[in-house]
Amino acid sequence: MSFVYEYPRPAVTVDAVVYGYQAEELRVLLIERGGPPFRGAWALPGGFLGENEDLPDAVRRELLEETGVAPLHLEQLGSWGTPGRDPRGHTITVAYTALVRLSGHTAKADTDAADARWFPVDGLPDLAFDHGEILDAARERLIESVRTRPVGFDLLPDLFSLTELQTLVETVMGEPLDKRNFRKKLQSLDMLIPTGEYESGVPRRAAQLYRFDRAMYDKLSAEGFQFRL
Amino acid sequence: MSFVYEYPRPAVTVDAVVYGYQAEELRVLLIERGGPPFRGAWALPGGFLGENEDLPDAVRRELLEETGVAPLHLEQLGSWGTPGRDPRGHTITVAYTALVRLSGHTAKADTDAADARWFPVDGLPDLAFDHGEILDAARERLIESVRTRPVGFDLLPDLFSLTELQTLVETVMGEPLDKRNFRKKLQSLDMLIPTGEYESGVPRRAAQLYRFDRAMYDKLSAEGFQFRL
DNA sequence: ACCCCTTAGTGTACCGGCTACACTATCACT
DNA sequence: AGTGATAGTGTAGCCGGTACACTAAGGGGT
Repeated sequence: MSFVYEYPRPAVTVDAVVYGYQAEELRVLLIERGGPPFRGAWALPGGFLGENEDLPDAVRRELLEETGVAPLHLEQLGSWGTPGRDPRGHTITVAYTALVRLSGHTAKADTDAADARWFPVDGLPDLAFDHGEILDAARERLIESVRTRPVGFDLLPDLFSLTELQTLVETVMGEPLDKRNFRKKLQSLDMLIPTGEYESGVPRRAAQLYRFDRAMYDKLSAEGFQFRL
Repeated sequence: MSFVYEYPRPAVTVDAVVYGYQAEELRVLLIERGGPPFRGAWALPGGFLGENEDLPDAVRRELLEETGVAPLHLEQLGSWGTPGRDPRGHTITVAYTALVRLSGHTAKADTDAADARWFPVDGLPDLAFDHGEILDAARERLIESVRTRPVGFDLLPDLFSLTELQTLVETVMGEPLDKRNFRKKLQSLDMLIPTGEYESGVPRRAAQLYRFDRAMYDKLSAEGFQFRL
């Protein structure tokens, strides 16, 4: 079967930068390419957009096919289309970012991908296409997001300690924060629910576990409140 | 001539949201469509991406062809690709925004466009395709930009008074600012050069004219300084 | 049982930037 | 000379951000 058009058409692909957080490290989901071009190289999960397929649907489909991961929220990052970025011919890619809770999201390779793995952001291999550039943009966006929106909660388990949250934010921003000020700030935001539960089995004083009050955040947001760490 | 592909390919277009500022009003450049679909309706300038053409090049080309406008800087806004947004078939558009100084940029209709005009943002007609949605996104982006980057200077003439600048910022943000605080803030930023020249021919005390010190801004930016109004 | 190690959890004082606010100076025009 | 309109200027209070150090609690080892 073939498709005929009056004018030449560039191809359209989607790619996903999926972040996870584990063992105090920020990680990115990559696949090892199972076919040409760049066979054997690591790349962002992604693939060709289907006919009459919506962009976010295509991202979810490719992610599921290639890695088994199904993120809740997608955010569009941008589009890349410089001629030459894909040796197969002129290709425009629309990139998305997502955050997932790593517990329960063990990546497994599937169709089209020889392997899928979570790489620490500080130890990334060279990437196929211009995916390195896309990752740089995603990293910048993530840093901006972590200070202006409560994104940490999408990366952490449902229940978490304040120290875990602070360590995550520090990891993403790349700079240390003052413990008391961080806690004071979060308490003043009124978006964390203390559960009365505590860590267990830790060789030290156990930390109380909190839950993110998304309803409260949505309410405050609607009233014009601007989150900022 | 025709082009054959093994798989179906959505079409790719580019669109531009170009802002100008005149007579204390923020304006957007629109074209009247000269052909189907939506013939006679107003739309964002834009068109199909050429083979092996880079995205920004395509935007500039279409802008020039349709309106005669040639902006200095383009910023990518995002991509829209929901099936059904274009009655001709599945089409992905990559939208860009730009700011121009309106003095000397009289829009004139050209190829493909029956007419091209600057519309005040508060009196926009209904737009073709999903261009209304794209404009909403552009407006949000502009508001964010005006407080975090010195964008006002791209919309104003080379020489401007502090009152002109303040009025522009107020217009974009949609809220009034305190005169003394605004001036104090800008002076502390150290990015405005007083020229010693003054308005002429105004029926009131003449205001001093300033010039934006882009070199200083670039220098401060590089040192990690964050502009904020 | 006691000690030790590790991390949880807590308050205050200073500083700087943001806000609110009103009057005099200057110019064109009549 | 008078009028109308806008340029241009300083200060005091408030709030939020920052810097900073000790006690509390629990597990593990001796």
